Amino acid sequence: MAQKNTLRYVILGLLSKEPMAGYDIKKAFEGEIGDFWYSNHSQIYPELGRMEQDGFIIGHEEIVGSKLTKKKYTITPSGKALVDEWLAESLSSLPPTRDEFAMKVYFMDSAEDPLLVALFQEEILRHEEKLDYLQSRWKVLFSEAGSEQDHFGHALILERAIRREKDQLAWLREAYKRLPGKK
Amino acid sequence: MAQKNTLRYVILGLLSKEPMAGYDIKKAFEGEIGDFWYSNHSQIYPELGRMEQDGFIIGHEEIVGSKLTKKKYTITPSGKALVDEWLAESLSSLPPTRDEFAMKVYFMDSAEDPLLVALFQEEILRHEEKLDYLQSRWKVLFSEAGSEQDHFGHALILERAIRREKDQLAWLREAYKRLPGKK
DNA sequence: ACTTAACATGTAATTATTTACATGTTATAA
DNA sequence: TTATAACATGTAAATAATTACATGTTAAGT
Repeated sequence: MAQKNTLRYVILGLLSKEPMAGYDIKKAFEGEIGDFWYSNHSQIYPELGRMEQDGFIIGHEEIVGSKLTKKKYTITPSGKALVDEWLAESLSSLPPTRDEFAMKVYFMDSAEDPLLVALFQEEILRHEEKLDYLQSRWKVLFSEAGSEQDHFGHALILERAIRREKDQLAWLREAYKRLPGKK
Repeated sequence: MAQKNTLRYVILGLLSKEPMAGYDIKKAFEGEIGDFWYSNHSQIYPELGRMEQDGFIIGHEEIVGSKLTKKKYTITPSGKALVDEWLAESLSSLPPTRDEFAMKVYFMDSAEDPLLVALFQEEILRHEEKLDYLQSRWKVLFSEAGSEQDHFGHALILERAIRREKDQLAWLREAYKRLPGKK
């Protein structure tokens, strides 16, 4: 069975909103949608090349400044059709969870293990930082009233990510208090 | 920089509890700890081979029945040292999130898109099924009183997984009700 | 007796992802 | 003016993960 290649659909989804260059897509993965999808530029550029070969997008070089070229890609009708197909078809099966924190807890079966306390502290810090970041993103994007309606989908998934971090933190703090090894 | 290879530590963690064969590890990934880590047998067997080469484990063939051989691996002191090192060192940086559901929502920016309702219904069903499964696991493992103390770490992470699904479902249902496209 | 599922172990091929290599431009701040 | 960060695009090499190929045993049900 052929592979999923969700990256292809994600890039096409972005290009269905507006033409973008590889670098713009990279930037989107580092900011805007970085909490939901990510790829390195070394995966993006070749994928753009393949999609142009396949006729889903067309690239046109633009000159920025005096020499620097920026290759913007525009989605074609067949590309648009492909995104729509993807959006309509059911979700692919969940990728297996790989949770290093959970595995460490699992192996520290002794409950009195002092490492367990440190592990929880680290995980809590991690989620606190992520939550802070996501909440600052919300402020930047949707602080003005009404801006949520303009970007309904974006607001929805950011809300979900924030909620996820909050819930996760709540559990971590609660479980942390119950640790017997806690000083 | 060298790669992470967390699979190695996970396998060593399992072998630090008791000797196991590749097949037993595969079964653990399909049941017991499948909600926290997974690898295909085609990744497990070669990794076991490499770890034996590196002196972290030692394999010994056992004969099951009359002909069938089962190669059980025992952890060596250097293997034990490696797991302990991993348990003590801080968590590796979070792998990037790749959330197909979120991306689809993001691209369905229109809020009235009828596909959005179907998407949420599918995602809700998915999480309901997972929650059911996890709760049945809890019953099987920890229904008898006191059994939680024997497997502290296991109980803790299973609790976390259940909590995660519950919270996620709560948000999904809440957001679903707010969808304008909902009939 | 026969079929099927589960036990058991491997390798090969492909795809996905990360890290490193490689090169050049442009804006900004010291 | 000069260093530095950000812009911009690629390729190569390595690792990680999935899917497919390949083979044989044993228990349990029909």
